[in-house]
Amino acid sequence: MPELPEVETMRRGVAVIAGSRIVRVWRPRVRLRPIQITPELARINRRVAGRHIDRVARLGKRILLELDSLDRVVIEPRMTGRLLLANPPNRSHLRLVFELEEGPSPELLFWDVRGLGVVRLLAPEQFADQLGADRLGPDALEISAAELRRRLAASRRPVKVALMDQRVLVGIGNLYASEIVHRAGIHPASPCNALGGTHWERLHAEIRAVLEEAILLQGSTLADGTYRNVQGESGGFQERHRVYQRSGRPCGTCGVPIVRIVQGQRSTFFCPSCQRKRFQTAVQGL
DNA sequence: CCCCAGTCCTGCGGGC
DNA sequence: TGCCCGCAGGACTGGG
Repeated sequence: MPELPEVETMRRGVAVIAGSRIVRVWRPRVRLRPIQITPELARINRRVAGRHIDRVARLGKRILLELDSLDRVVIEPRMTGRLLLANPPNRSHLRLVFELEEGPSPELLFWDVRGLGVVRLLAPEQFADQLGADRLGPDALEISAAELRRRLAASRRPVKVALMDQRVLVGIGNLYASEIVHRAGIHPASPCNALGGTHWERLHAEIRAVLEEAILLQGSTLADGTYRNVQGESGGFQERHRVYQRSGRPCGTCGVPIVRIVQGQRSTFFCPSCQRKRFQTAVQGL
């Protein structure tokens, strides 16, 4: 489930195509339902053919191909989407091919098992409307502790749920949200407005620490194995997971079995010992 | 503002 | 061996 570390790893892997020119974009014929592409492919081709990719950027969990026309190709991997330069695991889940020239790779491939991924071509004003600062929060690696606190301090929402809200900050999903609140020693169900200054400092520090460590290890490859870097290699951060998908296994800090709960129809994993005390303190007001 | 259920989708693993 | 079911969850939508 690509979150910030996985998408950043992909971005770094495909960054070598900056400077390349797009020849055309086409969709391989597969039996599966086609992924969502807007506008329609013919229209996309009219606008991107012959354009140079100035830069490969990342916005939260999305990859941006910034074109010399100022249009942007926005690639959202969502659950199982992957970018590759060659050698997709199979053809049946190959969703989109960017044919390139003048660069090190003749192709950029979008491969996606479940097909929930989305690719959009956005003009600058569309980009501002759909993905601008009014809609999306600052990047999880760039937000300050003060800004994080300002955005959430008055909220009654559970802190783990709030961290996943891309309007608050971008890049954190279900996996890293659990890992972050565990390392911060905060119960995932703590309402944001019950957290004090030290909690926000701790949370902010762990957001950075967890995401940066995960980037260093090229993200998390889960048991389903769908996430891989551009070279097809697994990430390494799954070996550092302290709570995610570790129900019943002992907490690395205290040995108490990790518990799974459901918040916002998503699994949350936490240590009822390490994260409970803070919660009790928190709900009482500090 | 916030919450919840439902939607998209495929592969996998458990139960029988 | 096969079939059904639940689960995985990012982003979005509609209704309360």
